[in-house]
Amino acid sequence: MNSFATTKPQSSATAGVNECECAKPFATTMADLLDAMGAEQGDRFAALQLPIAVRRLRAGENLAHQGATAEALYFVRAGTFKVFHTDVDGYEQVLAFATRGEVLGFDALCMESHPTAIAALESSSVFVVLRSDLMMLSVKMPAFSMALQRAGSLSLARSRELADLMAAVASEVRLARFLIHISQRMAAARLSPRRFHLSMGRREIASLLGVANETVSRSFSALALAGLLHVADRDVEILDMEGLKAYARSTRRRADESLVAPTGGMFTRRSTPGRRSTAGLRAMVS
Amino acid sequence: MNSFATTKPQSSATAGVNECECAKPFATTMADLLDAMGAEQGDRFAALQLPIAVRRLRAGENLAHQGATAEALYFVRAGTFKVFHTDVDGYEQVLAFATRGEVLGFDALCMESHPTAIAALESSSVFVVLRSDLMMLSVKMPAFSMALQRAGSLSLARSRELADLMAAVASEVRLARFLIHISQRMAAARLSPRRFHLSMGRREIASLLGVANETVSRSFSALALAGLLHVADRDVEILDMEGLKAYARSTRRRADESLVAPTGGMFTRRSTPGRRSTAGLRAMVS
DNA sequence: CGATCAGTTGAAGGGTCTCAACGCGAGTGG
DNA sequence: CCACTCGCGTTGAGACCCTTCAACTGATCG
Repeated sequence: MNSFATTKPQSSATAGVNECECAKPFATTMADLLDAMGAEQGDRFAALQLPIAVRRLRAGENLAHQGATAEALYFVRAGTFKVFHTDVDGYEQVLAFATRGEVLGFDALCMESHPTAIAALESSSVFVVLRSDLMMLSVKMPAFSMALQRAGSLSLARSRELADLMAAVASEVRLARFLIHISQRMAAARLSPRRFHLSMGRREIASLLGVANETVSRSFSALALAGLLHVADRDVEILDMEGLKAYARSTRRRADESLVAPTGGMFTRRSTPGRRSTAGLRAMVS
Repeated sequence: MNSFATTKPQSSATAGVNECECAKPFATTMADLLDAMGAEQGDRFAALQLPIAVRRLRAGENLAHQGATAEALYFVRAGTFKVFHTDVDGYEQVLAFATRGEVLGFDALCMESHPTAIAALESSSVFVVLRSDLMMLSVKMPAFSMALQRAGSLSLARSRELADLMAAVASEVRLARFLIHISQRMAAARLSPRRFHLSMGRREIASLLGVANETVSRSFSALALAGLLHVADRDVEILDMEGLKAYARSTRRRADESLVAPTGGMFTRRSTPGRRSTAGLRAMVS
């Protein structure tokens, strides 16, 4: 009930089309494309006789298992998913959280089996495109092919943003960056970027950020103590967005190398070492 | 001269075709596809009149600048590239190293400008495909479309392997995993997986692994002291591959959650906390 | 109502960051 | 030709942040 993703206003297909008016004038996500095309009836797109089904999942349900043969590609229609990788030791490494418009299982296209597992974090639904239909769809529908390319590209760009998350040294900075990412996704989905409900647990956030789950708790408390956030379990309210962004900008000690020579040369160095404010948040609150 | 990547035996196109016999029976990389098709003459594929050019870069030269308008897609033909992101503070975060067969600039497909910069680490060459030609190529050549999808998929899979690298707590484990990745790439390229030359510096490795460059040096020394490696600047020889792999398997403290219920249920937990050997390499050498 | 689990907080220990110094090789200009 | 500079790589020492173990609270559920 309090989760944003389950209350997303995209119930009927006709309403979905009208919502796309001012979002991205040049780009359409695959979910929008399929939602607009299919007045889906009985989990089947009969309108254009496309071999695209809709599958609904409950919270905790797995969409794909790690190592399972990859038979289909999925596009998130509603809800939130986590992409993760389970080690031989049993440690679960979360690689990404996916929301509407993103493709799932794209990393399995270049191999036979899923390198990563996918699970729903809440009640969700996806479009299912069989791999065996992929070539036919690409040939018959250039728009599908382009949308698929863009979805894959977005997935890669998101994955690289993740590296930026984990690149920060301080755990509080990682969490701040993570929350800003969430906030920006919320804004893109026409939802409040200041107040939202996290559909994932502390442990999953910790895994994504590459820290211990206790550290995530402490970082939440620290950000709240600094007056940047208001945290109540999984409900987060950003009180000082500018302050949060400023804090998220803290980086590792600057590498001595920064600029590349304008033409053809080797790297040039600059000598200012720079130091990061190791005091961090504790300076803001005292 | 001592660099492997510049001595890769893929000089003529006809030889390149024969080399693909036993590698991947079902999949062809874009670089192989283009190399096999084009008896490239004058940096242009005149054979099939494809609008695909070849561009050569020297070490340190930039293929794309961060924030520049994305006009083309690139496929690595030879050499090594680094994909990186420069922070506002000037800190340079390395996101990936790319070798033959990988696509560059794929993450820019879903937007207008390059989110990441790309630079050559050594003398390299790429195939250049203009974005304006992408639709035409996809329609006229289904093989191109499929190869592009696979290249993007591979890029995403690699990016997620990176998250596995940075997920390890101990810096020595991160380096061990990194070296194993390099080794596996070498094997895929038909080169010695035990002895190779790193085309990137310590600082770039450190940035990729998310640690300080001094720590990378120390980790190299530690792995060498343990008898797993022999290191001479950028030349690495793996002495004990099994030992290295075993060591790379060390993970963060196991999350209590490990297995998902086979059907539809929530997560099940197991109570064995498990502890990682905090002694690490120091136990192996003493 | 006992059990289990998510989340929080505390305390101790260790690993990594940072600053610093050194050797070394390459490129440059005297 | 060689001193000089610059950057890379290595190693040492101290401070600090995070990990780990532990205990507690509150919520959910059978």
